[in-house]
Amino acid sequence: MLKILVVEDDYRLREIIVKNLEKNGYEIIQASNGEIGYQMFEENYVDLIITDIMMPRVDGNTLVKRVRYLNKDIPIIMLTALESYYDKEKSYNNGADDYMVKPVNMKELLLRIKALLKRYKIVSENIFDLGNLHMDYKSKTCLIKQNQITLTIKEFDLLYKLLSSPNQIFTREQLLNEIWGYDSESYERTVDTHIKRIREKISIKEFEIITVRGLGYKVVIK
Amino acid sequence: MLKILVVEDDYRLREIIVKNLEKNGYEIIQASNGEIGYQMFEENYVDLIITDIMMPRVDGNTLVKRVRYLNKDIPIIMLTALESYYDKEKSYNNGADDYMVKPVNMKELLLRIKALLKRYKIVSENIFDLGNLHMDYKSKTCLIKQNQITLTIKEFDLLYKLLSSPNQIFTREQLLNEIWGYDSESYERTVDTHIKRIREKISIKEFEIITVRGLGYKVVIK
DNA sequence: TTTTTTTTTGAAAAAATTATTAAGTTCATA
DNA sequence: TATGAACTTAATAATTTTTTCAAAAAAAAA
Repeated sequence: MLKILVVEDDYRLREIIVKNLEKNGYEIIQASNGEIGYQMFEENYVDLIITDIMMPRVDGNTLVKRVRYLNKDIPIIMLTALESYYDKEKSYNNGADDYMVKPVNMKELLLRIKALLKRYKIVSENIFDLGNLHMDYKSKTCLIKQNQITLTIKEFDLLYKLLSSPNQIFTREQLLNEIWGYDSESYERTVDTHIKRIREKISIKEFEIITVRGLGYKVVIK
Repeated sequence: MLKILVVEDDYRLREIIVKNLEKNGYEIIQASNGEIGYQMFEENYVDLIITDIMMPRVDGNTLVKRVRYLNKDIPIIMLTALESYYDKEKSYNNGADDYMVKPVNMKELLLRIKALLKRYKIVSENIFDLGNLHMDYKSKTCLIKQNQITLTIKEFDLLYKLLSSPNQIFTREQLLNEIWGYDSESYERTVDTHIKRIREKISIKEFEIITVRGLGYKVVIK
């Protein structure tokens, strides 16, 4: 479940936002000013932040600055009563991703959250869809045109990994580390064998596993 | 240099946008409706799209849909005269990343472009763009007019090296050192053979590999 | 123009890398 | 603990890339 931190001093507005987000399946933690907000941010894993700008003690811009200072690359949406160009500019420059003027339209907020999460590739479902191919990470299910393809766990993870960053070249070492584990001491050619099996089992028009000689493998979406 | 496609039927507005973006160091290609826009998108490597919604022939939403259908995950900003909730929702749902109401504030547009490019991590490092040629060092991909050109690693690295310092003359020895490695003991003529293969594979108007007799090779941008 | 030097080219050998096969090992589970 | 599926390893086959070489071509010098 995706966790959103809502930082807003106006209690009523915060309630509205929180309720709506919860209704839409997000887990919420909340704070009434930037100071508490930052504290909660530090103590919790958070997927996205929604914060007001003008707040007592620590304001929204400062909060954003602090978060970015930690090099945390998570989506941030700023809310404000002021529609001044100056504010907008300041927020974007600080590292905010989106900027919404109050009163907040909840439907729009939800859309923006979705868009941001998607952009940041924080997909809640761990589902990969591409044309006729459907992969569900949780249940390790792979369907092609609704037909179940039986992949072993290693095969599944390997393919899922490659697919989730198309075009990126993965070296055998990288794959061994990320799928077999960093402590794994497997033979590099093991990867080849698994690639071969995946290729045997899945041969569809949507993508292809390309061998990049001398480097590794990558998936290309066609 | 980052390339932006601007699709807008209002000639005057388009001019303003194009001029401003060019002044800010972007390379621009433009179209007056979604149909031409899509065509240009197909023929060029593009980093970001700015498109009007209401346009003759093919509108902005259709353009976005088509682009996303190709699974192209590039940032798209939509412009519109209407600030209707319906439009906004439709645009976001279609896969647009940002939405701006006319009249366009250029400063704001520039900020949004920056934010989106950053978000998409389209940072110009390790990417070489020159007209129809696009090279991505990380994925060792070489595209000409969106068509994949298959280069071997040595060919890729060699070309990338030459291109990244146009006009600079590289001696064979230098190239052997920098690409083959300082411990390499290869024959100097090996470089020639690779140059030959690159020339065979890539012959476009944008650049040329020039032989500098007695010295080595250099790339000249045309 | 002729000679010399250098580069280009094509082809083949050599080297490097990957794909495939098959056998062996591990591991969960009945 | 016997079984079968999953995984690993190792050897060999196949493929691709890289290198080398020498003849042809081109450019520069005499």
